[in-house]
Amino acid sequence: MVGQTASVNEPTLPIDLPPLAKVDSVELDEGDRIVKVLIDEPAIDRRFDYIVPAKWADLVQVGSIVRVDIRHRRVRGWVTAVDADPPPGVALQRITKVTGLGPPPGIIDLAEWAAESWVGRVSQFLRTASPPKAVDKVQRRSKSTGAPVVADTLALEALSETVATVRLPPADDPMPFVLAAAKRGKALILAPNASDAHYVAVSLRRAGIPAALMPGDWDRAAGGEVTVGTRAAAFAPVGPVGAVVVLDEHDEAYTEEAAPTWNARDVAIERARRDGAPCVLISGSPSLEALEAGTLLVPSRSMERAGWPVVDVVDRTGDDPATGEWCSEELSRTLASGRSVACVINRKGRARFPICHQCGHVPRSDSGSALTLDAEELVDRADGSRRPVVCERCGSTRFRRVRLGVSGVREELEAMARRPVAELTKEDPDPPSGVNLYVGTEAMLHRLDHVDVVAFLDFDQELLAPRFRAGEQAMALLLKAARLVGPRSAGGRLLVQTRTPDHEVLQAALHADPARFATVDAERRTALRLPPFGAMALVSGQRAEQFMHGVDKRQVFVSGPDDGSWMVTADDRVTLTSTLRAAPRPQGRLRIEIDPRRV
DNA sequence: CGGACAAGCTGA
DNA sequence: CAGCTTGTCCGG
Repeated sequence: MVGQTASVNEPTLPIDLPPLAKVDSVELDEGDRIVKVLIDEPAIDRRFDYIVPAKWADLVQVGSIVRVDIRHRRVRGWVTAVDADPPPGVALQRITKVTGLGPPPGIIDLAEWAAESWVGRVSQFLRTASPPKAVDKVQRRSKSTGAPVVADTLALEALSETVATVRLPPADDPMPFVLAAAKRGKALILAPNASDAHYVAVSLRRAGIPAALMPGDWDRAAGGEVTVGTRAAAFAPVGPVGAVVVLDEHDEAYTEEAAPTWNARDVAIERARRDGAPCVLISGSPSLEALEAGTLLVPSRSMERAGWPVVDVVDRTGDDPATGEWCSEELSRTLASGRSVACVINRKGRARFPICHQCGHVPRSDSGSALTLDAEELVDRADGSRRPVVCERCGSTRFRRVRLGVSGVREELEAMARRPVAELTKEDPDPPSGVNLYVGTEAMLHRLDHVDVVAFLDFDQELLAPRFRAGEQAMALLLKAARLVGPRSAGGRLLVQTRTPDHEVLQAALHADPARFATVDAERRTALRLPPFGAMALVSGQRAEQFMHGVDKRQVFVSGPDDGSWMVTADDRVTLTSTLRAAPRPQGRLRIEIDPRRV
């Protein structure tokens, strides 16, 4: 089986090996020990036995990172067992170096569980669990200088559950939950991004609680400090954990994009379970996975409402997207108010208009709106008038269609609001000070600290994208925006332009009641047996066909290939992953994506 | 029948 | 992964 020593070779084999390897390895000296080493080479993914020379015997323990030779190559590996039985008839070699400390035994077990759960290799998870730089000893800090008394009743209630799912409105501070968890000692706190993790670590330290911030403070986490970090910190060496808290549990950043596509929230739940510690999942709109995993705790209706901004759902039904008309009356009034506004455009936006291929000129009607390109003519949708496809500025006859784009909107916005507007996408430099109007893609929401209003110019693409997670992704976007603008009491406001004002996501935000969305989403996913009510995997890559050939189809349903990838579904995760693990895995490019995001 | 190249196997 | 073995196909 996986994880065990491979079948033994015939004793005749070593005769052909180079004499050097034989001379160096066969004899065990006094004090030498034999260990099993998992090679850090995903393609190998096996354990081999090596000799630890007596001089290093005290240094080496389960989890230690060592260097070993395999087939005349020097590679990294993790010790997964000490004092192993030497396999008969195999010439053992000595490890060449003890690099330092690595993941403790409990984390190696967890890595094995994760490798099973997401059909990956153990070594991939042990990489995640290992310190970024060699560590030769753990750091044990002084005890906390008196953790504050936690009075938050919801936090205390959450920690009395095995798994609690807390629906915490976006403007509420999650620190009471973090502090209550920290009080139990050896707590693990996960945040979706580095700046949130940093904020939590700093807040803990201000409260007199030493906190290790991963990945840099690996040695301090190993020493048992309260540990804070992003996705990878799910494998931090702290433990056995006293409590686990996952902040913004719904955030997609917890899912690794590269295969194995593991999810840190799921690892956190399993970790807490193994150590018998409470696990608290916090979100403004808990994922269906979290609702399945834990007991739901919600604040009072009035408290929840107070923690959301005012939401304006602006019905754009009847407006023609082809005219490039992107600004509603409501938005126009908001812009005129002088408050700081972030306008979010998604690049997938449907509003398209023609632009001269040569000079970039946008042909417009007398009323100022963009013309549309209809077969051989430019058409004014307002009065139906037509003109030939010729650029009035440069004479070119070639046009291309462009989407409602960040730059175009910025220009129009600037003219309309009569103040400077900053473009803020992932690549743009920080905006100059004094600017309080922004246009950008959703990446902008990660870059701003605060604005008064976030306006989504065309939210329908988010809502209506043909992906089963489109709704929860749209909800996540609204939550992020809600954070940015703050609670309604502080003037926080979201403005959402849409043609589907009755959509359950918008209704949930409007009423500050995420259950309105969750209930509908759960019904739909139950009916379609979508995660978490069924299990799904996407298999792709050059060797996918060969791999799929070897998959036992009795307990899973296979469809495809569709665009080079196969969809495998099953009633539950364990059936799915054990079936996929049982299939022979060909060497070469193969991606197995458990619980795919886009689909 | 043998040589060239691809695919498969294995590692302590 | 990378080196080595085994398998396959085709030209001489």
